[in-house]
Amino acid sequence: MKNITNLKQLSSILELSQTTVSRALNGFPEVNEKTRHRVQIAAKKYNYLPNTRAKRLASGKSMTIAHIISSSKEHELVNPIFSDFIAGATERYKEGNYDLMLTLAKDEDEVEIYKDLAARSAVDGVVVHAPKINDNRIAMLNKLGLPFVVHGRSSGVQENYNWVDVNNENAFFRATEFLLDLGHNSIGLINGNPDMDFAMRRAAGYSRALTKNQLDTDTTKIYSGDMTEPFGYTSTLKLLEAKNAPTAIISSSIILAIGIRRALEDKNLKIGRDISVLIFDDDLSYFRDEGKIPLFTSAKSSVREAGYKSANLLLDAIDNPNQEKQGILLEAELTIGSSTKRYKPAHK
Amino acid sequence: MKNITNLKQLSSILELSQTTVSRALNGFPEVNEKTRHRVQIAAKKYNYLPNTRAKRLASGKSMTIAHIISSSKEHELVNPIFSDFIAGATERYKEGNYDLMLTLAKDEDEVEIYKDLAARSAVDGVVVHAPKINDNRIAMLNKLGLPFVVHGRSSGVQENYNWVDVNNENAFFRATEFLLDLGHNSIGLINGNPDMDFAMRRAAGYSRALTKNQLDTDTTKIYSGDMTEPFGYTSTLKLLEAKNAPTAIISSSIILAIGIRRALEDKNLKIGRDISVLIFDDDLSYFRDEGKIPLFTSAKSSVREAGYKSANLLLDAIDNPNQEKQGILLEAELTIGSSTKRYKPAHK
DNA sequence: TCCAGCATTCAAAGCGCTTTGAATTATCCC
DNA sequence: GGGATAATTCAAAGCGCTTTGAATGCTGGA
Repeated sequence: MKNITNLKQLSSILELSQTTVSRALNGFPEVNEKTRHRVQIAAKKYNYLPNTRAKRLASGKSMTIAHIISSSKEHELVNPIFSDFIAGATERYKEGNYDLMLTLAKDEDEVEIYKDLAARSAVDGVVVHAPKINDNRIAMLNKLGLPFVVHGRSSGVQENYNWVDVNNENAFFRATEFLLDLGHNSIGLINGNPDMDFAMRRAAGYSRALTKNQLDTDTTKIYSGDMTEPFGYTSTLKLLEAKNAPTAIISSSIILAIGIRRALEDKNLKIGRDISVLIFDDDLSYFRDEGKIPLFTSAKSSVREAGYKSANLLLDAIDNPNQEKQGILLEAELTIGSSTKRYKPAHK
Repeated sequence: MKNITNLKQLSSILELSQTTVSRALNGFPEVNEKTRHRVQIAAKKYNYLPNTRAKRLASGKSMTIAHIISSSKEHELVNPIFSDFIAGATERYKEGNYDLMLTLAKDEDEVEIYKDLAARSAVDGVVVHAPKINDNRIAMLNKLGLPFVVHGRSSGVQENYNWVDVNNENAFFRATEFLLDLGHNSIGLINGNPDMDFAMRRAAGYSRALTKNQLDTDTTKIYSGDMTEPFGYTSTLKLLEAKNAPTAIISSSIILAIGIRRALEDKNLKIGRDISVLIFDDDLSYFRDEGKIPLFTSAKSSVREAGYKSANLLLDAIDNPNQEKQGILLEAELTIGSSTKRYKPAHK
């Protein structure tokens, strides 16, 4: 049985016009059900699927969403968070028959890439990852008229845009309060780069909790940088070596926390017993802890869910260009693990 | 200045035929250099780029490579290794103006997806990830006539195919010998799933080294499974709790090693001092250790380089369909860190 | 039996590019 | 100066689909 690779052949075998066959396959109502059935059978039999390229040209839609991941030039990182987000988004794309195009770029090339995608009309929309404070990509995309959704938000940007974000401020506020309630009043924070919007919000939540409890924010207890294992390690060492070392540390990512653990081990300190550690856990599959009592106390939020919802919002926006922009705010949940304990002053 | 969005407009402004403008832009030699220059200036001025969809239909090429990542249904993992590979491949795709399409699938759907891609002629080639022993995807792709390259190899498959792999057998042979030379003669192995080709080769290299040194392979010292942190943790605990516990452990991934570290910490053992650990480090950017003396002794190989070379091989194969299939074998290098030490028998 | 009116089907145009084959212009050499 | 050849440019076809606007077939009521 030879496969059939185009409409023309298929319709000639069926002795129908291309119009009818096309409509039968695409579910148009004006096709006789008997005919439609016959067409479907034949399509399956000859393994026919409409040519993607032709379909996209004829329909004027690319049926493709671009994800541009950029890494600043100094440290060309590929963020592992991204994997889970993509998994969620892909789920939604499948439902709508969209393809996902992935582009890695240097930070400074990103705007060029958007222009390029728009000019050559290569995709129907894009997902903006890792927004900074005052992120200029948003205005740029609005100007280009390319539909987009931001995973996160960008403080300072006045434009309207679609976004899906976790309530970082609140999550860190609650996390900090939780530690304060346990009696810790010297709490370190190891955070993402300060120009990242999420990091700013997290720091704000942390400060708000301190302020509410009549404590000053001590900037020597805050480290901000790339969320790598080594950064977690060195930051923790510095925190511990300072006079008035913190009795608890909040970490912006589980990867940082792995570095924290290594540093504590070096200092012969035990997580939980000697020092409390609370992490913002992006729920990375590879590190997910299946045990009954989770290792880490954490503020959890599913990056995967964020991925699905972002994709959903974007496809909606593409279908309804005049629809108002909207934002979706997800709350994180605080899960108590064994890495946080009530503070017991060392009895000297 | 309004942008121009198609050839027709551009050529009418230039008072040239579409043919000439198209050829000027695509570097055909039969265009007068003066004309070409004029065209290029105008294209830039009006911000014209040829419509991707039209170009792909007319040229009969999709200019897209698909990467299908599948996760078995029990544990829907998104392998972080993948990120680095993609970064390398993307570099090559950019050079050739290819786009990268990413698809996540359940294991059992993967073959369907290939058929679909081929039938609708959606991509020019695919990259096969994580090959198993006797992987049926290879025969399937050959039958479909869809160009592909395998990242890894598949033992047992008779067909010819393009592949890029690390010499896993040799890397683990050398790693094991290295530990044996240090006096360790009870060595644990925490490996990937046994149906994965790379895991099989690694185990083979490990066994070969033992055999060469007149040691039997003790299967109770080998753990195979998903390379997650928790798996590294639980496997290590089991290794340590067995009678005749190993004095050294080889880990198939740095993620497993993080779990190993946690387990050792639980048992109050110190890496290097009490037990040696050697890892196969896929050089994940996020965990890269920048210190002078690397934390871990490791067999390193750049996944990123493998990505670039795979892409290169695939694009070559697409351009030259009749070219013979080839394999590229990369060697890993053994880097000595502080996690391995000479074995000192406990002096009881 | 006839025709309005709905249900089906169809031929042809169009999406925006590349490419074929022909036409036009420029150049060269005797 | 003129025909041959090389250098440029062009009109039109084609990629494989969707969609428009027209045509045909079928139904039932008068």
